[in-house]
Amino acid sequence: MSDVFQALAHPVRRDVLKRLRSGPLNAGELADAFPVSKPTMSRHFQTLKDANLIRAERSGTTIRYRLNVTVADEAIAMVMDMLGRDGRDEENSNEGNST
Amino acid sequence: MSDVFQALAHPVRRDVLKRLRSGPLNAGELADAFPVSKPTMSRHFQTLKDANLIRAERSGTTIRYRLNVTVADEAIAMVMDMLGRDGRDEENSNEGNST
DNA sequence: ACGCTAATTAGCGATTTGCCTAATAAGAAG
DNA sequence: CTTCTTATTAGGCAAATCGCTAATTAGCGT
Repeated sequence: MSDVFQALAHPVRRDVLKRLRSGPLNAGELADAFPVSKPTMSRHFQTLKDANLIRAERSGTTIRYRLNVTVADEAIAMVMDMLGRDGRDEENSNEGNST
Repeated sequence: MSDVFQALAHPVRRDVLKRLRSGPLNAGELADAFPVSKPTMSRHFQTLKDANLIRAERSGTTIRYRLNVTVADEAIAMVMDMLGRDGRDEENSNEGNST
C-alpha cells in the first residue's frame, strides 16, 4: 500500500492519473504533455504500474496506458479508514479545543 | 499536496495516524509503540506536521499530538478527484468516445 | 543552579528517488 | 535484413529519505 501513496506523492504522476481519467492514452502522447524527458516519464509510468494504479497494453508499436480505478479506490478507503471518516457523521470530538 | 501523500507513504506514519484516530497521544507513548528510536519517530512526527496531518500541543514537558482531520479530508477529496469517482456511479469508461 | 524527564535537533552512513543522455528492445514497413 | 518509430532499460549524478547515536532544548521540582 505504501507504493500507492508513494506513487501519488509526485505531481507529475498525479497529473498523469488525472489525464488518464478521460480515457487511455499512449505513452508518447502522455510523455509529450510534460516538461521532462521520455525516459523519465517511462520511469513514472513504471512507478504507477508498480502501484497498480495504471495498466499497460500494447497496440502495435505504441503502448496504451489505462487507469486502474480499483486500486485507487482502495487508497481512498484506506485514507478514510485512517481518518475514521468511514460511516460516522461526527465532525469533531469537541474537547474544548481552541485556536 | 505532495507532502500529504509523501507522509502517507510510510507505514509507520500511517499507523501513527490510525492510533491518533482514537484521540490525542503524547510523543513518548506514540514512539513507544513502534520498533524504531525516538528521534526517528520525532522525524516522522515532523513529516506529518509538515503535511499538516497532525498538530502539536505542549502539555508541560510532554507534547501531545492530535490528528488534523481537515487536511486528510482534502487528501481524500483529491484522490477522488483524481479518479473521477466523485458523484458518478458509472463504472464503464465508455462515454461514447470514438477516435 | 542542579538534576531529572520528555522530546527535539545535529550529524553520519546507507538507500532511494528524480533527472538526464545514450544504448537497447519491439514492432511495422520497405 | 535494414530502417524507422516507439518506448524501454542502463548508467551516472545530485538531492532527498530513513535509520541510528550523541548532543541540545524545554519544563518541572528541589
